[in-house]
Amino acid sequence: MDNLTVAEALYEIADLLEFTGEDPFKVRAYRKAAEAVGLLPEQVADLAGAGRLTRVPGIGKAIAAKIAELVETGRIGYLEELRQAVPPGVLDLTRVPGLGARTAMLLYRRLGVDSLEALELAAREGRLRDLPGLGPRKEAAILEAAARVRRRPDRVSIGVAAPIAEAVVRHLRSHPAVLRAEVAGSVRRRQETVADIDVVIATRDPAAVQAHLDRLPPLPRPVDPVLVPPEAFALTLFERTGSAAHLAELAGAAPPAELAGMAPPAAAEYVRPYAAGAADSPHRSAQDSRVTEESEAADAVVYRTLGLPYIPPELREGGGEVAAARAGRLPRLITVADLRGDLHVHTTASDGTATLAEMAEAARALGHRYLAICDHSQSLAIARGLSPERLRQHIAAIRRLDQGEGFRLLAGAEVDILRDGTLDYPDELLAELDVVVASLHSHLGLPEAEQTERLLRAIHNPHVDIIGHPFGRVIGRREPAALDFDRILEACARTGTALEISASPSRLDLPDRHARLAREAGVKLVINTDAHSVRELELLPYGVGQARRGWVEPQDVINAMDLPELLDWLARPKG
DNA sequence: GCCGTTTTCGGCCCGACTGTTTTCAGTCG
Repeated sequence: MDNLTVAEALYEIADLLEFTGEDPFKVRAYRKAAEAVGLLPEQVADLAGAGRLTRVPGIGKAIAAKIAELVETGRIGYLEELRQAVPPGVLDLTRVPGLGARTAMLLYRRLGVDSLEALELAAREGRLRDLPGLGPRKEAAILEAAARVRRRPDRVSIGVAAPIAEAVVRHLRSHPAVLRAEVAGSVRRRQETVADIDVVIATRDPAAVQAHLDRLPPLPRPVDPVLVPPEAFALTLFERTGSAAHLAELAGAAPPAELAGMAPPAAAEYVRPYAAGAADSPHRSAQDSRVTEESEAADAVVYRTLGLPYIPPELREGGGEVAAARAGRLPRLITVADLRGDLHVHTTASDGTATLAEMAEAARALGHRYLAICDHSQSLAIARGLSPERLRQHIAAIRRLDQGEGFRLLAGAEVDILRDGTLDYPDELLAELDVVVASLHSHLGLPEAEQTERLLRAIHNPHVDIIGHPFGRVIGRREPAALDFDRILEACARTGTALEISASPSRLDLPDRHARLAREAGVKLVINTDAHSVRELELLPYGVGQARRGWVEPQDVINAMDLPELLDWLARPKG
């Protein structure tokens, strides 16, 4: 029994306990235990066998007993009881914003509501308003939100889909009958959310590969595999990568006969054996990565056939990329290898899970040349935001630790933008910092005029270097703040303030469209992880994907600068 | 449910917002 299975069972108990109205701290205890199991370097089954489970912080007697039960019998009685008490449809109800676990259970117990459809019906018939704590307005809000959720296509973040896609492709490549396997579709284009996972497979033995596919464990996402003979691989990968708009743009630009009559090139051109791990080497220079990017793309030959330069998947959205390719004006897209550091991470000083020293060491091990520690400011109490005194101590600790050769620790803060647009620390304290990231965390529902003025005020603060996750959106959960983005860009360009592209897959904020507008307006960008743990430092590629979709080049991005250049930029006088 | 202890209970990150109240509960982040 692997740790992930155990962690999932504990997470499920926590989720279900929320519905049965248990003490929130008990729920949290299960979540923490699940998290601890997930991060455990050794096998939890071994610990259970040795009776050493309770030595793991977060696991006490009760949870240890449940883990032992799971390891021995493959089930947890307590979990199965909980499942009986809370039908799956009731869990679904909380996808409706504004409707939490308590209300979901109330609806189930009093009205028998056990699905989104039943919820909508009950709301439409006016049966919600008479329940305690609800009323006509809440009923109307739920009806509207439920309809919206039901209409919303079932999509997941690229952060969920991409690792699954890569695992599926790895699984496929382990089979001798698979000559090539590549991810296609929206995952390959690095769209921020995806509905399903397209995979293209070259094989001479489709039956054997299909049998291999059938042995995949159940996946949280539908996988859509296409099996083709090797000579059709390139064209199929190209077509399945899309997007539809890109293919249409190409069809409009290329003589149709040329596309239709494209001869299947010799199989030898596409079927290249995989050099194990060659594509994943972390020690590749930026120059190399741009060269290999094209040579590794099986569908590059399609563009060659059309007489076009290679168009990277992230650009294939029908946003003028074909015209740009014909004019020789495709951007030299930024790559992960271009990035020199991360300018927005948290530590245990506020709401991170790793210490300052651990984050610094992990960043250095990743090959970063610099790392800016930006913990939360005082107003964000939930995240243990730092008071001015604590921030001064934190700065001192950062300075003490900043000793290493070839690696710089920068003292920063993620400072809350208050409701009126002023910042959460006084200017003289901000002046002591190397990097100031200013972010919206509250009052995200202000009207556009007010929200825009608020952000403009922060941008004009002479100490602010970066606006963190500018729209404050959380994909699929929280709508972006209403902003007049043209005015934001104008102010950023004038003051030399950078906009962040948060690499956190739940944010990816700026969105691709806005990143492109920013770059066209000459506004600097920065790709940060906003990491709250060592593991999250590795999320940069998601931000890079988003930046590439925004046509972003290395010179647009301040953390693609070497340290001396970055320090110069940070020291710039703000206009 | 876990943890730590000035041990066997009491705290565990907390404030804003909303719609429902008539002093608060639920939700969210």
